[in-house]
Amino acid sequence: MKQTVFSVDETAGILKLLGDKTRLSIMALLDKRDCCVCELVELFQMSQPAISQHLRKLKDAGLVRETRKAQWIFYSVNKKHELYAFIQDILAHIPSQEEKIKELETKGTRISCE
Amino acid sequence: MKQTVFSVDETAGILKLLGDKTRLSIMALLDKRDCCVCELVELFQMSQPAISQHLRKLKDAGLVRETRKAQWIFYSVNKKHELYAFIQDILAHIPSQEEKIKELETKGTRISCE
DNA sequence: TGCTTATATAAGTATATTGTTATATAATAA
DNA sequence: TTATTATATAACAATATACTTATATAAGCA
Repeated sequence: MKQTVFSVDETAGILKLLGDKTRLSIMALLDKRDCCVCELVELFQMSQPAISQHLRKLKDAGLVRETRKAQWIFYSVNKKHELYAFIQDILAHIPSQEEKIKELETKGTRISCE
Repeated sequence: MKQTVFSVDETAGILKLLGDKTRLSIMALLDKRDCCVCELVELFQMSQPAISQHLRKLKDAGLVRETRKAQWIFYSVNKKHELYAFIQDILAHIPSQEEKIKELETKGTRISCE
């Protein structure tokens, strides 16, 4: 594992962002599979604005990117982010989001957008 | 590196604690060298209550321990903490606090407590 | 003992965070 | 075009956070 060193401020900023269980779970999930907003709304049982606002913070920090596909906007982890390897190290310590992905497979994709 | 997995809640809690630049720096410093409160007050140029309150949060989470030595209370990283290895991984990504330790050596220990 | 030093804690304040509801925007479908 | 769906954003409210100042506690010292 490469141990690149970053500033305390930058690191604290990333940790603060990931120090919210919703955002931490979203990052872990997106790291496995791109998702659209409505999938996250369904999976996390939160309101659409609440999810959008969490995504906004992650996007503002450059941790995720968005891609519109027809009426949906898909979010993905930005693997080009300077701190991507660091974030990977952190995500390696929490349960993989396989269950949530299975939930998506079972219910069908874009579950709440039909 | 062992990649033990913890709950999202527990992990998010630790990240939130470390997601403050003062606490993150304190942890990095204590990881190298035990310090008393007045040393931290001097090094971080913050008020004594502000430092004490940060230490309280770290202590409540079990991340640090305190030991009284005469009139001073020394704080140290709790190496027995369940998430100690995880915290080490995080601290490995920020600059070591060698400079601050040098500052202590230069000025003498317990610099503001004389 | 009374004074000083080191630290903790309580109370108050300003700001940040995270949700809510209401509304705006953009794409698709009828 | 109008209606519907997916998403973003604005405005607001409740709560949390991180300081401040004032005070309490505990140890050492004269």
